[in-house]
Amino acid sequence: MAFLSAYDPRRYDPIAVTVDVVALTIRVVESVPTLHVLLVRRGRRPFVGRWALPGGFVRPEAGPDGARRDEDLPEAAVRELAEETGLAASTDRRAVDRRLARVYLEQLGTYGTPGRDPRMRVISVAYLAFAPDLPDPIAGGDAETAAWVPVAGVDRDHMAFDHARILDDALERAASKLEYTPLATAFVATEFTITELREVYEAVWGQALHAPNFHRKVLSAPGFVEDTGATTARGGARGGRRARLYRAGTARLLHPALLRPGQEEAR
Amino acid sequence: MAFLSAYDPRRYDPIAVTVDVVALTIRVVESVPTLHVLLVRRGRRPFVGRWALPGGFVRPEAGPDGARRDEDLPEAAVRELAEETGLAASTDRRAVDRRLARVYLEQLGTYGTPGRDPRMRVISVAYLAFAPDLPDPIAGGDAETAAWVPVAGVDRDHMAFDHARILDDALERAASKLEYTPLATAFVATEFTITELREVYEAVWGQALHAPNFHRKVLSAPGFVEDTGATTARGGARGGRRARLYRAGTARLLHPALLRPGQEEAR
DNA sequence: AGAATAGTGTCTATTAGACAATATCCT
DNA sequence: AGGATATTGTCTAATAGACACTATTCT
Repeated sequence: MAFLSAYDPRRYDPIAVTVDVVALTIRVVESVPTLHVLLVRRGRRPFVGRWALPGGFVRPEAGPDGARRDEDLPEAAVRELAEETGLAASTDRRAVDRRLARVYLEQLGTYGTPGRDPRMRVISVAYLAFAPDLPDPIAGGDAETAAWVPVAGVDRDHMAFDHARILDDALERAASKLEYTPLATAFVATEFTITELREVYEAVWGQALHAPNFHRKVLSAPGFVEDTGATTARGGARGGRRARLYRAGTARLLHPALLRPGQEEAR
Repeated sequence: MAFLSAYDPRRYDPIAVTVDVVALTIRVVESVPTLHVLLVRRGRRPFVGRWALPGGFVRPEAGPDGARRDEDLPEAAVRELAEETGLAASTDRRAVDRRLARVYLEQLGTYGTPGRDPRMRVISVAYLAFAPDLPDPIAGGDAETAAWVPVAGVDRDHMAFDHARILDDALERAASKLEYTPLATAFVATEFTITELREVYEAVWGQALHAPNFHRKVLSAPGFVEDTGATTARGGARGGRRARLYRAGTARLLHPALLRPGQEEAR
């Protein structure tokens, strides 16, 4: 940090720091499990009426003792997610924590190209979140609407700021994460079937997978899933065997990995 | 960005934004190719005398017309690298570009935990750089020293700020990048031998590799390397065949990947 | 019964890793 | 000549992908 002392940011126009969240979940649409992203429709300028990622400024906060207590970045991301989903009133920390406890959060990247916000210099730290099926969001107090939107139906050409690019980066990261980590389990309930897990992969990768081979690969990766001993209460609605129930294992990485098919000729 | 309009950062203490760079290169120490990182010894408080990553504030800059012209983040990273390495005077853009043209740069992550800088709230965007053998750095104008330091010899317990953690994250990212991308070529000259490439892998992964199999794997990954048709002028100093020379191919990803050995029992 | 879903067997092509052997080039 | 380095051959185990088949449960 060569100039940490020589440079005083207070003498310049400040750089604003925001946190944006790409929250992904799987919802069933017409019997098809489909990848959705949480978006808000902006109620203010700029980009009024456009879809945007939920997010907002990182700000100093007053702690219980009234002293300044800055937010950590992941903390700010969870707060934005909680506020926009309406999962809890922002004052009710306990409820927020309970409902969002199972949400997986990781940093995606930071976007700071000058001009990405027409008003001022803004640096956005983007986070990627994987969530099990959450309720429909309740519109925040800022007169926007919020909704889970199927990613295939997102009109990227009309998104606010550079959020279309952030979304694309997030989708690629998510697809890649499923290859090397057991994070697909973050999209399903605590107990799940191998078929449900496969539907997560199919929704995120956007392609059908060979069910028998998928089954075997999941079971052969140590620590991916643990057998609960139980099965589903019923078979499929139109018949079919009951499925065994699993819970997430303890592995952080998959060995061997579950690679996307048809990635041969990578440019 | 829910509160983009409701919140005016000018009313609060500003958040400072810095860029830090983890620049890695391979240098031969006692005949052993060894991974080095560029570090600066701090000449100012806080952390006087401690090793730190090169970096500095992202700042508004006056363009040729005198108007404000903000730096993009990667641009700031290259500037810091150029200033600290003494590869070019900071004002001479052309010279910077020429010497650093072959440096690969990617964003590593953003570190913003409150308290990581004792003076004020600082958000640091860290970049990872892979460089071919660069000259010894020339101490910057800020009375620090700068040097390429073997990563194995870095005293992590006495680094400034949270730079030890950033360095660890960078090393893990670098090791992982070599598995899935052809970026090892960023560490060597434009023409190189398979052995030199293997030495990059061995230095970054910290373990010896099986030379014959490595050779075949590199050649079997489409687009990793291109044969130049030429060979080295001489064999090894103590005898040995001349090696064929290759240049970097056009692939962005390696298929199949070159995986680190002995990663089986990942926690 | 018949359809639907879950799960297992098996075969082939590809890849990973080990070891052996060959090809060149230095002193 | 003899050691050193680069490159190719060959064999075995593991993995990926395809297809066939069995097991179970629904209407």
